[in-house]
Amino acid sequence: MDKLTATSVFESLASGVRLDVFRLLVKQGLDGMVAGEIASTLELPPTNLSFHLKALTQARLLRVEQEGRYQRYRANIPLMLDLIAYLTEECCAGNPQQCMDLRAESCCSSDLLPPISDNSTKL
Amino acid sequence: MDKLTATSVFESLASGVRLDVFRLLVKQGLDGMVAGEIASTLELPPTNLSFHLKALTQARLLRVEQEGRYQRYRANIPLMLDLIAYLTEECCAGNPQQCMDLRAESCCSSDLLPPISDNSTKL
DNA sequence: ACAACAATTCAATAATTGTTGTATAGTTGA
DNA sequence: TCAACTATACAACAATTATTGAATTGTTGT
Repeated sequence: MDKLTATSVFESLASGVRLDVFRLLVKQGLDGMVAGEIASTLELPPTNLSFHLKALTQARLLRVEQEGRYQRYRANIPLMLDLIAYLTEECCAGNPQQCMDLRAESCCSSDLLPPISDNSTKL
Repeated sequence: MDKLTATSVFESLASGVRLDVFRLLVKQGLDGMVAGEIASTLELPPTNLSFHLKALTQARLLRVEQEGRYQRYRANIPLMLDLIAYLTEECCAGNPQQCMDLRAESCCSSDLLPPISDNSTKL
């Protein structure tokens, strides 16, 4: 994960519309959705959705596949996982106890992140 | 985690300068850094850094504390963890096998995320 | 080939964001 | 109190981003 990739992804998610689109597609998983379904679900003008789909796709957060006259979009979940890893790299000054204390303050991450191994500097 | 909070955080991290600042402070953990240290480490004009520190602080990604004539900044790691949870909510259409397959594609997340429990819909 | 449909591109406009230098507010130590 | 220092606020300008309607490209089914 290089910096340019990371900022592109964050830029993509910095818009309420694009965040809605991405989260909707994360929920759909491998099924994905075609553009028209997304537009009607989120009640967006097709033109505007297209603008945001393009931004998300250029940032590689979405993958697109043609299906006849439809375009099916899917969330690029592995990229999202890489981004999370990039964000937490070398955290907490190499002090695992800090990581544990900080995780305890988070309202909902306890079931999402793994136990901290003693030799790890990661969250 | 509401949508406005999430987009503010992503907006904050959408700039290369702010991403550098935040990752630097994640590394420092609870120690944090004062503004001048950050500016000299990243070789930024103080004025410009101040602009970005303000944006990060308003998004609550940074906490600031006065120390005499210095301002000490620290990363708000619990907020970051909440954001990660928000992003992966209800993912993969409730199908844990999809989650596992997708995790296998990520280059570096295997040591960062927990085993998937059978009844979980989360990554 | 043709009419209907799905989606995107284009052009115009509105609104927001980033960077820099200068000026200002607050703190420290002699 | 005064000079030095830390950091931010302000103003001006450059650059980018978001939204909309109209036009365009490509696909389907008859």
